[in-house]
Amino acid sequence: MGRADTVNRRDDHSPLARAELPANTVSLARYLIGKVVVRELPEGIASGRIVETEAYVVGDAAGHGYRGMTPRNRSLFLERGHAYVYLAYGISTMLNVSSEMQGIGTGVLIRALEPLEGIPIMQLNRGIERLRDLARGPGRLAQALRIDRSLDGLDLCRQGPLWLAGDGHEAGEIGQSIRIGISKDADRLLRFYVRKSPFVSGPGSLNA
DNA sequence: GACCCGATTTCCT
DNA sequence: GGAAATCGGGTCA
Repeated sequence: MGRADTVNRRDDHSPLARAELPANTVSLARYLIGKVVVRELPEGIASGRIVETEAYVVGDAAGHGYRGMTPRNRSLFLERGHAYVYLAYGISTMLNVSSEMQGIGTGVLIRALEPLEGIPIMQLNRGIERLRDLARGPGRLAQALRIDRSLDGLDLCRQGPLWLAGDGHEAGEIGQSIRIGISKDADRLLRFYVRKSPFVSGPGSLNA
């Protein structure tokens, strides 16, 4: 297989149109697999293909929007396609995409990326070289793309500091499993991942 | 205003 | 494989 540090020749960074995003959280989590997260930094563009997501749905006790809107989670209640960024464990920043319609506190957690462009930038941000570890895991992903709370609430369907794009690349076979690291509503199969991808965090064959 | 705990990562045994 | 690190938001007094 080819080295993954080859330059991505596609330069189409057109944002996904909001109208093409499924208006349903689980469908959106599935839909985002294979799409591209694009980050614009002073040093240039850094991007990666989404290989793992988790859905946090309506009535989901594990979801941050479960108990209603608060100052922290208000972005989850935006119309689908907006960023919800928060800090977990005081250490790890998480990137989510709001789903459903305005007023519904649901979203999709982006858990892992396959690095595409700006790999040297990501290596510097992470302080490591190894490609596979650059964005394997939600906290690592955010660190690699230098995502912080200042991006909370951003419209990801518009070009800016951070947005979602598609390059027409087909995602590989998609697996489904329970979500990682949660205790409430833990039995639901709301995690999606590319089966053969080495860039997926956690068990890549944890299906049911 | 104190206390609890989490959608994780990293290092140590 | 296991536990510590770390901090802001939510809950309750």
